[in-house]
Amino acid sequence: MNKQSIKVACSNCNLRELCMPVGLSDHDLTKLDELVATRRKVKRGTNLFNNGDKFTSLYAIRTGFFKTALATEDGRDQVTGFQMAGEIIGLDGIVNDHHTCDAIALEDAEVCVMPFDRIEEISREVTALQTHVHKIMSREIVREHGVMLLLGSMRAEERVAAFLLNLVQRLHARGFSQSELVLRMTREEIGSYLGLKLETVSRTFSKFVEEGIVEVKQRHLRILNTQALQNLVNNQASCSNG
Amino acid sequence: MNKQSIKVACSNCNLRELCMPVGLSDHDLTKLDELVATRRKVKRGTNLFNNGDKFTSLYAIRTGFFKTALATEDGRDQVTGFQMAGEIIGLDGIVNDHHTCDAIALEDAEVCVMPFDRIEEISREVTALQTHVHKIMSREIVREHGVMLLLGSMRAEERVAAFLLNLVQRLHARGFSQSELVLRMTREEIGSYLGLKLETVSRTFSKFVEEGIVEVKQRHLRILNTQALQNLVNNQASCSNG
DNA sequence: CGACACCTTGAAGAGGTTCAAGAAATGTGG
DNA sequence: CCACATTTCTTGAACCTCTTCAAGGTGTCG
Repeated sequence: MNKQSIKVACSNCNLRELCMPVGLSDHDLTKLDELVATRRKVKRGTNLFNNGDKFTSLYAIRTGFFKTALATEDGRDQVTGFQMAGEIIGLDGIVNDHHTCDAIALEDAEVCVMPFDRIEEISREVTALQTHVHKIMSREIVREHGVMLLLGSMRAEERVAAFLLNLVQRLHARGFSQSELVLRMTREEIGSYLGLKLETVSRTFSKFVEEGIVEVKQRHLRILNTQALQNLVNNQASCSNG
Repeated sequence: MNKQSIKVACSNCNLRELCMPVGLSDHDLTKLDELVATRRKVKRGTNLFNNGDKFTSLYAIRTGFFKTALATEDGRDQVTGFQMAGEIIGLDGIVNDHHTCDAIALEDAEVCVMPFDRIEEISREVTALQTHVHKIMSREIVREHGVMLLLGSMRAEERVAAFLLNLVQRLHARGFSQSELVLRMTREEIGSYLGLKLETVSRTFSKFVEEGIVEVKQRHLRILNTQALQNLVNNQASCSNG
């Protein structure tokens, strides 16, 4: 078990504005500090939770990078998302009291464990938290709508372009570069998420390199022409620069 | 405007067990009756809400059949779901206070309008409602995971089979036949939902008919071999009967 | 340094799309 | 209530995108 008990508090966490409501009174902040039971470290390659596990808590990612994936008995496999610092995982477990997907750390990670009964309890008292929880769930629904659009109507190049833009945008919101990123996942995992085979992902990267849109060195990727990617996603004629 | 003001109550609604928590005390039930502000009729082909509309309420479908769809400026279009009696729509609007998809009635419909601020208010007092709202949102997230699996990893026949089974299962839960159904949507709308072209949907139906798995007469559909559909979805060798 | 996982690239093939034409159903107005 | 316009559905043929299969290269970790 990769569990550690450390007394922690949201009130002095530098990620608070990413995963918690802002503008709280001191009084409410104090209550919020009862939210996180413990922190838990998750080694790269190990699971935070598994399909079938009893649902008890939501997890706020402090550091590291996760994927969530469905694996069916008949061998189908689908990555349903990639999650990074400040994002919440575990929402799938609420409806049936057990998880319906796996959450796997793609690099050494640490999460804040938030027992869900405690979330519900504090939500009843702190309106801002109640609203926040609703927004987090709604955001996930909207995100998945976007993935459905991608999977249902985009060609391979468009999917990869949308994927890269989304990733770099989220990283930028966390203070990283707008143009450089390190892919924490394999081509196969990208492919699974995008409904493509790993070879197609690889070929698409190569094509983007040929066209001068990105530089790729293994998992290190630099975007040279954001606008070109944007145009692909927006179904528009190419544009020399942006 | 297709709006009508009728004083209504959940406590004597025959759909209550579909859209509301069960096993409430009389006291809680009374509070719940403040949830639905009005009912609203939506004519076939008209929108309950549009992308960009201010978000105010969730809607519980009383009668009729809806689709939700994304339409992007560049002409992409994606049906994100089909909804029937007892199901809740509008969850996409919570996160940004405006809707991010269209909800369109595929047949004359009636919905219960539940102002979201009222939902949040009553949720703070009636724990069962709080839990219920969380479960509804989580259920939607899990449903979308399933759609991602479908769009990301299934072939056309498998998608259509999964679609039919899902539809008939939900209808059956509402007291309709396990084998007969009327499709309220066009082939194009089915295709959009499944990430296929309408011709592919039509061809797949024809193939199922040839194989004796279903009967199709326009939008009237009868499933003759549920097991065959199940086997397709489960990636298994065909089975003569079930 | 060797084993293993991951990535790239090529060639052939399959599944789904596109384009096109016609049939069937539905709705509308006279 | 019927004729006509419109929408929806089916089917065929050619095409294209992505997949499959295969081989070799690169990077990483014990």
